[in-house]
Amino acid sequence: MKLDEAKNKYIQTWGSLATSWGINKTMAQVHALLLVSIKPLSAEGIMETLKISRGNVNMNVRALIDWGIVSKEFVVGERKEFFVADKDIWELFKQITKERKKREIEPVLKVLEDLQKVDDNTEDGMQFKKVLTDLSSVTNTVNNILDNAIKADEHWLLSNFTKIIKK
Amino acid sequence: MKLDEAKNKYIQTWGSLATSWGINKTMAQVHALLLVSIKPLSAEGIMETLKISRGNVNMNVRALIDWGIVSKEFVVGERKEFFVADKDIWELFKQITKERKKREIEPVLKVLEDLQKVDDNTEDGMQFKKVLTDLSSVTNTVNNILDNAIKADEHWLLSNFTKIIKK
DNA sequence: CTAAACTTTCAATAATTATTGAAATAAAAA
DNA sequence: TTTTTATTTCAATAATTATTGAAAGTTTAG
Repeated sequence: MKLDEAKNKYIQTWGSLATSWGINKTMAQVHALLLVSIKPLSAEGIMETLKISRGNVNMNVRALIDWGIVSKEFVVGERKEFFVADKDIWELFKQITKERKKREIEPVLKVLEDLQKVDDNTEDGMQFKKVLTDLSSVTNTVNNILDNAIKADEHWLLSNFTKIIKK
Repeated sequence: MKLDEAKNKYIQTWGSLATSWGINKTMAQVHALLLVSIKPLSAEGIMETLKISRGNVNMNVRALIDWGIVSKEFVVGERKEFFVADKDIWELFKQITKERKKREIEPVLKVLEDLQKVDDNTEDGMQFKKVLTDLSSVTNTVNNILDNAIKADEHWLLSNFTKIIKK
């Protein structure tokens, strides 16, 4: 396989996988493109490579910047903005985890807490509260594990995790 | 807050949260309904409560059964099928993790492995391979952690995890 | 200041994904 | 067997989500 072909396949595949994670295709493709690009790219560069509109590039690049996985870079003698993706993949994972935790976990905890206020002492009510408590408990566990992963160092995390599990 | 109101809010909220996780709204609502229902529900029961069509109920109940988080139940003297959700939330979490791992992680590993075949020893090619290796490494780490979580017991997992992190 | 270069916004439209409902299929009762 | 009851399928349609492209807004250079 040729390099360009491989890079292209990576960009395309990333885009299609992303849709099954609730992440927009173009956002994933733009990130993939920047990740495998040797030099910073301008909006034009992205438009031409991915064959998408200016507006689309702008929106998705902003989203990537908001997620903290892409940043602006200035190129001497150029007026326009250029963009780069952070090449540290562990950092990337931590940022994505942080964002998904915010989108997927935190709202759940909020709702569950609110629902606990239900005032009903029938058997049915008790059973419902049990479900809520169990949901909170599991969600909190996951939340704590993610919090720790966000703080951890990759190799340290994996080796310790494996060690503890194998005990 | 009244019990019915709370249950309803739970069902609605779960549906809308699910869409931000790449899970279809109705599927999440049907699951939520079954989870807080004291008795098994038939397709009719689900249709009436959620005000959705028979076809929609059928498709989403099948999907929940495929995910292993809902099962059929027979009610004496009734010809139609009834459905229940497993009330063990930790089991639920493990099943969901297993499914999401299959959808979100495993295809990534496959693609990355395939792309490693790229034949290019320029500096650019090497940098690309480095990115692929790093992506594989992180993805494998996550995959292993999830595998272990799927096997683990809730309290044991959390307490050990917290312990190791605090060290 | 004005003009040119570049970025952002957002209404219109396209593409994707979910839902309906009725017809086809299947299973149980009469 | 035939009839009744229940389930599944899937083309048509609705709802949602993403994308375009042109106009408005911003910034920098002259």
